[in-house]
Amino acid sequence: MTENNNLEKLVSLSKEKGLKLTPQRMVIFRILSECNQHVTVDQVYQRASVEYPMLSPATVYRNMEQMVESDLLKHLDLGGTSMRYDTNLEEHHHFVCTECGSVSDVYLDNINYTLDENRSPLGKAQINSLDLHLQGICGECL
Amino acid sequence: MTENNNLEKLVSLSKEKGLKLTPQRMVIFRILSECNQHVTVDQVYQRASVEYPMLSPATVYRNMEQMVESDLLKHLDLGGTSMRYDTNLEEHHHFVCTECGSVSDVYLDNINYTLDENRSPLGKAQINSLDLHLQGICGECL
DNA sequence: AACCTAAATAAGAATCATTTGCATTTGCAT
DNA sequence: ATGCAAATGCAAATGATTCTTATTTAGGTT
Repeated sequence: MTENNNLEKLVSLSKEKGLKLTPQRMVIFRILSECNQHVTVDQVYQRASVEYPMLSPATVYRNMEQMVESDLLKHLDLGGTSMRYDTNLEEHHHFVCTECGSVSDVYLDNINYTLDENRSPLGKAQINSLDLHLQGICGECL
Repeated sequence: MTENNNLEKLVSLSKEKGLKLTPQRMVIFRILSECNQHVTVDQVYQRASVEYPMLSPATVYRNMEQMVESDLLKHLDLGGTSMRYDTNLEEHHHFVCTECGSVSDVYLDNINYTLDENRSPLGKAQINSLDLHLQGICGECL
């Protein structure tokens, strides 16, 4: 169901942007819809190359970057050594366990904060987005 | 004044941890106290190698990592291609301009948020720190 | 069904930040 | 002055990502 919707998304996007529905792209796309959020290119490549052995890593890199440009995927900076991608497009935040490195999504009902204006030289800057990055110890590790 | 304090910090730290006060380390340390926050290793290396031409980049990498371990410096993940380091050890947050990439420090008077518990699978995780990452357009760019 | 062309691919080389191994040097405690 | 652990320089290694290039292919057009 969700996967079909996603596939349609890919199909219509292909027409819009003149992209082609290659088997590689479809495998990558399907794997993304199956696996957890917060994946690296390499994780996707590992899985995809089982099904499509001649697949090249560069193809996975290119496709996933393209999907970011097409809003099928979001960059997710968790500070590790390689870029992560988030398939969850809803506005949300992250909690990272400092013990095991696991990542949990965090949804906020609301947030508000007041700046210390004197020490925060923002001037009349316009704030467009806010990312909350929580760290701590997850339930498992406690 | 601040620099002297810092130097003392380095000296006492050296004794504590059995580190040596090499000229390289002192140059790197002084440059860090002079230059802006949010520096990369390479920026420090560029400046330092003017004063100390035979300096090796590896030495700068090693020293700055050591300073992180000794709490003289903090890692700062701004999503760029290379690691940044923050010489500001106070609790604070960051605003990044999406136009020019400039980074401003943000101090909070207070912050509070409520989680959407149902959708945030934190269980009884223990939250130890919170990082706020603001994005937008800075005063200059507006 | 054959044809065209822009887009996509595989493979490997190139790049860039960072780390590591190792032989040599150097603080600094004795 | 001596010894030794710590530090350094250098060059090679690593790892993630990007780029180049020759070849293939999807999908619209005859």
